[in-house]
Amino acid sequence: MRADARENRSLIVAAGQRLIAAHGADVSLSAVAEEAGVGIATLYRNFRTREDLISAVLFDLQERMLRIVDEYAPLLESDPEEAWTNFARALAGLRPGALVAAFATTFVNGEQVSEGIAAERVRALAASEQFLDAAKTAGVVRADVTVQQFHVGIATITRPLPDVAAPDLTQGDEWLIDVYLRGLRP
Amino acid sequence: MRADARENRSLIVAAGQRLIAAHGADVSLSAVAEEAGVGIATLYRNFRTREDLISAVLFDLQERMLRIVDEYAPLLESDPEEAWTNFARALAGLRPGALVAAFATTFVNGEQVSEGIAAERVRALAASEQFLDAAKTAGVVRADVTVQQFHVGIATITRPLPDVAAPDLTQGDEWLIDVYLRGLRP
Amino acid sequence: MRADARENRSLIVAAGQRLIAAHGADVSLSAVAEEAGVGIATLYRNFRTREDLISAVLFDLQERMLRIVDEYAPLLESDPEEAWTNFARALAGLRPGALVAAFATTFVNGEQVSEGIAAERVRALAASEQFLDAAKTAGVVRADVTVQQFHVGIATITRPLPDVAAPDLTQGDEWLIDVYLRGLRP
Amino acid sequence: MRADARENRSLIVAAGQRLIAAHGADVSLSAVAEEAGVGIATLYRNFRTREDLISAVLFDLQERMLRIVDEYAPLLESDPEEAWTNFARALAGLRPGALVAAFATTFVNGEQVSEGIAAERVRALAASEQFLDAAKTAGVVRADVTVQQFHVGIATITRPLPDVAAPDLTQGDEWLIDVYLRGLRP
DNA sequence: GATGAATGAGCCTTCATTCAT
DNA sequence: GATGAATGAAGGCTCATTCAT
Repeated sequence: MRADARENRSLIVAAGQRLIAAHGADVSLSAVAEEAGVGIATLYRNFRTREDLISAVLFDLQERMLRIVDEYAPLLESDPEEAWTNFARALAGLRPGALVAAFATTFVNGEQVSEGIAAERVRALAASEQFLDAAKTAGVVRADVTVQQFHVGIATITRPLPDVAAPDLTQGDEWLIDVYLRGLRP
Repeated sequence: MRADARENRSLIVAAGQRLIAAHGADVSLSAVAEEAGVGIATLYRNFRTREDLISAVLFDLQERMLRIVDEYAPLLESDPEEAWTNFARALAGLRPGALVAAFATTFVNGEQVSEGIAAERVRALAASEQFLDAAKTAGVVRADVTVQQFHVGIATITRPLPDVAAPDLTQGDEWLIDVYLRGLRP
Repeated sequence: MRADARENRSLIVAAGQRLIAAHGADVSLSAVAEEAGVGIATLYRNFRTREDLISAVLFDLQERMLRIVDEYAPLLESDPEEAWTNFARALAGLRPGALVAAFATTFVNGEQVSEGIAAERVRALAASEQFLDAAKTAGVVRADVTVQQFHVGIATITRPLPDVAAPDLTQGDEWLIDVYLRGLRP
Repeated sequence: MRADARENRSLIVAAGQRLIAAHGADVSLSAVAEEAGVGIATLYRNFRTREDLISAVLFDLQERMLRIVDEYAPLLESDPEEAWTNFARALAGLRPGALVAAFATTFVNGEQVSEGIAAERVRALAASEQFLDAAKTAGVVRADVTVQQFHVGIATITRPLPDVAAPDLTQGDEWLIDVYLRGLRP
């Protein structure tokens, strides 16, 4: 039953990712459980608190960031500009905005973030830095941009507006991302 | 008594604006009433539904946008670039992000938006357009940018992260606004 | 509407008294609300926490104790033994056991008890003392019994066993009370 | 494997005894399992229902009562008063109160108690009776006291107050027991 | 047999909304 | 008109009980 439990845990994290991305940090946990296809108590067994769940989802996001890093790193040598652009777009494609906001909401009081999360965060930022540096060297990003700024910017512009009524609000975010990347140029 | 009622209505709208801007779209209405210094029933007498309140707040925001238009319009002739930049920054200074999100959240099901709101919206967009056009003519904004895109962009980058702890997330938004404006250039 | 609110508050306290006496400190608050004939939220409006309710119930109990004191005090002069016995039986008749236990359960961590409660408690104990002293003088209670001991004893022997199945457990408590009073004699 | 099972069963009963005595009738069964050092499912395998467990714990208590009877019976001839007092105090020392309350709580609806329990109960009462009779003969207990009354009294005064804070409530129960025994005298 | 995971039911608590004064 | 009280519905969380390994 170890296998089943693992499976369920993953399902819950995935469901959490989807719903948090769609509806923000204060999704009803029962909704997450239902989306995951498990009972509410199973969710609570796996994540004793709401914070635990958010952390797990964030952890997962950071791992996917690292996988993107690995995917585009080989391109850095041959075509740094292309590598940078693809990397940034892929990052934005993860739509980290909702999640980062959720995370910020949850850990309001400056409480210590779990070791694992913090370490992973450092790794993700460090890994991103090689792309940023290459982009600066290639002259497609201003020298004074920091990794933190870059990431916060990505998060900000990928934060989803909840299912919108006004149709002209739901433009593709690609437009905004490209504006953002262009704005980062020297 | 008419005067009192007017007064109360204004107080409530102002309180709503403050709280939504500060804490996001899902403020408790009792909190708004308390912030306004009136009873909850008074709030409901003035705004039968939550939607009504949000709409009123949005309407008020749009009026303030128009006032900004009026303020910087005179500069358009003499120094279009300066006019454009100041206008855009002032717009961003209204931090419309939170409110737009609240609005979007509230009118999820494609419900018809009130006539008044819609009309005001059209006026605000039209008024903005003269700045955008001037900016395009002056060569500081790409030709293919629409007013809608511009406004949605402003809203997106001024949406506040809910009560944040992580210090590196709370950088000044000015940075992002400048990146945005730069990104809009040809 | 002030009157209605008062009324409701009383109803809730009375219901709490009955249910706590019958089922112990961990009655479901919804059950109390239902017994009182009000909605659950009304209960919460009147008593923000479970502790608040328990305190109110206890406070009420102590007031009834004081009324018993007033009732039998006149007899102290003429017939101290009779006064003492009647007083003790009346006290036991309030069945304070369940409530005292509930109170103890609730304020487990040595948390400060509300001023009002504490003061009332002191008054109730002090008022009882005149009976105890008279009884000692009349030679029907041993000299070394303290008011606290006496009250804890009363509470202990009037703690109800929850609705019992075994019929021989539900003897009248009068027997036990009389044994208790006899045991207190020199 | 039979031995293991036996062992587990005993561990669970012992754990139940401890926890019920300490925290009252409504211990969580998982807590009992943990205290016993077994999985929750093992507890349920051994005791299909909560009632079964309570019954087993009660049965065990009754056996210990019988052992106390055996221990002090020899003294009955030589010194009946001493035998009675020691017996009664030892009985109280088992703190049957919590368990009896638990038992009463559990079998609320007049459900039939298991044969074994009932039979054991009869034996325990009968065995006690010789002490009671001797005490009556020796003139240290009133003639009209029944075994049932005596036992219920013991249970009542040994019922623990749930985790108490108020220091003046946690006096030694010895005081109350002595009062009780004195009250039983003619 | 033993174990830990899964589940739903139930109570706690808050909030939007309505009602009576 | 203004006010605060009343209400039910909804989500949070725990626990007894069952199930799959």
